Amino acid sequence: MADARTPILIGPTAVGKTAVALALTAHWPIEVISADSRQVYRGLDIATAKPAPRERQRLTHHMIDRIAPGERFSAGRFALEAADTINDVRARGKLPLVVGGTGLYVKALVEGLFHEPPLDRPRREQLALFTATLDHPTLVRWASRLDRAYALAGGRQRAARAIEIALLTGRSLSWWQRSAEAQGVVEPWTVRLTVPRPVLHQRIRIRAEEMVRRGLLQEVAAALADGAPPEGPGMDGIGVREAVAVLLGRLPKDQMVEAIVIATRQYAKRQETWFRHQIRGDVLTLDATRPPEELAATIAAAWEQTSK
RNA sequence: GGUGGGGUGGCCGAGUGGCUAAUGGCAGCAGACUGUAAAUCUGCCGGGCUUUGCUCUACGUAGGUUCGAAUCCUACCCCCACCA
Repeated sequence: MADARTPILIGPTAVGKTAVALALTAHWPIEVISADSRQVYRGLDIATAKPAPRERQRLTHHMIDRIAPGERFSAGRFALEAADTINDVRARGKLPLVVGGTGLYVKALVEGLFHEPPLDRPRREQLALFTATLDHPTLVRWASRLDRAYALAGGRQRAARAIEIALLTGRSLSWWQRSAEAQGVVEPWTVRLTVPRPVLHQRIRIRAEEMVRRGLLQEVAAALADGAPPEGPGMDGIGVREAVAVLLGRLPKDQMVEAIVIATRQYAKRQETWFRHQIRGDVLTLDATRPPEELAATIAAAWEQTSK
């Protein structure tokens, strides 16, 4: 228990991370720190495939249901709050297990982002409104002009971010990245779950169909009736936006499942790419076709083996 | 049975004699990404190879015209619409 390492469980949607986490309770006194950019939002439980109440009763999950739909969240905020939570859990003598599909959140926690200076809220929003009107090449041109060392990577969102940082702080994004480097807050011990692509696709289909059966449309309709902005942060998750489109009459209802399946597949693929390339250090990769109990046993054994 | 329209790469869909392995889109695959990340972008995408090039097979099927055809002609098969 004196182990300073924090186990981290990553993998694409629908590989079965939750099941493995639950199975790990047989080996470790864990509490889960969810690194999931959609599950931090309250409501939309079905759409974001949150662990069921029963499962949450068996295994405490943190960083879920933290903010209201429409509110803005960020990787930086996640890292800060997750770090606090991890310390808390440890202080109570439990082992924090980071479980997540949001690669950037895990990275923020493990490697740290740069220390962002305070940004003037209104000016930032104004600027965001402006950059939203620019096309991708224009954004990149601006970003490169404002940041000589701007790496031609990422998309328009990253370019907009570079512009925002430069204009609001007077320093370029790459300057901040160089000069305000942050340290990670945990010592990671990473397990990556993966599954052959055809199996993943099958699991995704099953999950999407079940989601609809369990009342996705009603759930999203209720959220909208509750005042959640149909386009705002938290409402742009896969499943939610398709349901919104159906409710608004923009998507035939009988095409919803297929649309969700495809979007989920594409997302899962991006996650796999991220996990394959963006995780530094050792990663224990396991084929999650095996049953969760077996995987949990393997993970616990590997942890023991590497513990000293 | 008649008349008209149509059959193009995994799917949708342009193309109507050479510049076409065939515009686009979708799906798929690979990749990038330090504060919106379930986001935002990039590349590849008929097969094979010694892969900035070469080669084989391709536009319903079989023939034909032509130096040259997905594109023109003939026959046949199938689909759709309307008429009987």
